[in-house]
Amino acid sequence: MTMCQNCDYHQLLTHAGLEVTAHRLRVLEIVGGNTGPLNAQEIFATVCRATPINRVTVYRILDALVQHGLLERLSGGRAFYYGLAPNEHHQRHPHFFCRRCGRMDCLRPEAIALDLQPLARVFPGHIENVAVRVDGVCKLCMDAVSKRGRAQQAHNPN
Amino acid sequence: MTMCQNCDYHQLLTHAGLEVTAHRLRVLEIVGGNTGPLNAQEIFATVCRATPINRVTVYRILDALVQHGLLERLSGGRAFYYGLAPNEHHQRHPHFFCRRCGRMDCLRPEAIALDLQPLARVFPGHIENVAVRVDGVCKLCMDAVSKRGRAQQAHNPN
DNA sequence: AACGGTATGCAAATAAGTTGCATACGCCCG
DNA sequence: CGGGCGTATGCAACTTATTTGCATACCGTT
Ligand SMILES: [Mn+2]
Ligand SMILES: [Mn+2]
Ligand SMILES: [Zn+2]
Ligand SMILES: [Zn+2]
Repeated sequence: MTMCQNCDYHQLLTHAGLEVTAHRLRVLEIVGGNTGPLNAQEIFATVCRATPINRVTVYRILDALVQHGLLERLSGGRAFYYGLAPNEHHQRHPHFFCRRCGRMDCLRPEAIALDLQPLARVFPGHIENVAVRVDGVCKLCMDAVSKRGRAQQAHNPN
Repeated sequence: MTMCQNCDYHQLLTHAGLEVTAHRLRVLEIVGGNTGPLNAQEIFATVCRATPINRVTVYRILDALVQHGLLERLSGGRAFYYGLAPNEHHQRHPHFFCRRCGRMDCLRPEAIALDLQPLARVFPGHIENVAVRVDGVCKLCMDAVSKRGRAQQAHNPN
């Protein structure tokens, strides 16, 4: 559900005070057009399929977009994942991270109800973000595993 | 609140079917005795102060303890943090990660109420864990920043 | 004491992200 | 249009966190 028809990426960039470049537009389109958050490697590979780009440029673009509030940075496994930041069109929502394949999916906002009030009232520091991450094995991986299990069983029946 | 008087680490290891070694006991004591989760580097350094140990051994011990359910692995910044896994004495709870100093703190379990039912009912994959992580700047860092700010202001009053 | 299985150490490799510096590009001025 | 300025990009090298392969040491059992 990260996909967004309502976002004009060009306008998002200028409105954030960022120069509009082909690379930046491309990164925004890729992240915004995907059904779930992507990591830098995936974004790099996707841009590369059409236009050559340096890895470092991807990292720098992602940093800039996060800094300016266009993307949100999520942790999954040992890498960061990037999705469109919550805004008027996109409600903040939790994510699912598959430990097996490393894919990250967006969950519906109401999937996990969460009440921040008790914390916000007493916490002494400065709260910038609250993330809910569900870890496990996605359906695709589960199917793959059980299929492989059956194949092995048929081939080598103990 | 990770600290635990009720846990006999020696017994936890044997009960999990793991050989009891000095290194493993030490790692468990360090993690269990700290007020919040620690990353591999911090654990390594702490063990080292008393006994020489190889960095890789720390990683392998942490993996084993997580595999066998004695520790939980949390993501914070670009590293993993380790705390005692929830059990009969330790209720699962959210954590706070300070972006500035990298310290991770445990929050009270009721700090964030969260209802998993809606998700568990419809999610097609296998859910292994749900983590709530609050990011921001801890009180210590806030104080340090505002102190530095005042100092600069006094020295260079624009 | 010999044996088989873990645990540990050491070196090297990998994965993800960062930094320094040089060049290229976009945009404004005259 | 051409020069100048500031940001964006590329490239190489570096850092940090973690993993892997292989050899050795240790442990509990026979
Ligand atoms: Mn999302
Ligand atoms: Mn904790
Ligand atoms: Zn999967
Ligand atoms: Zn801090």
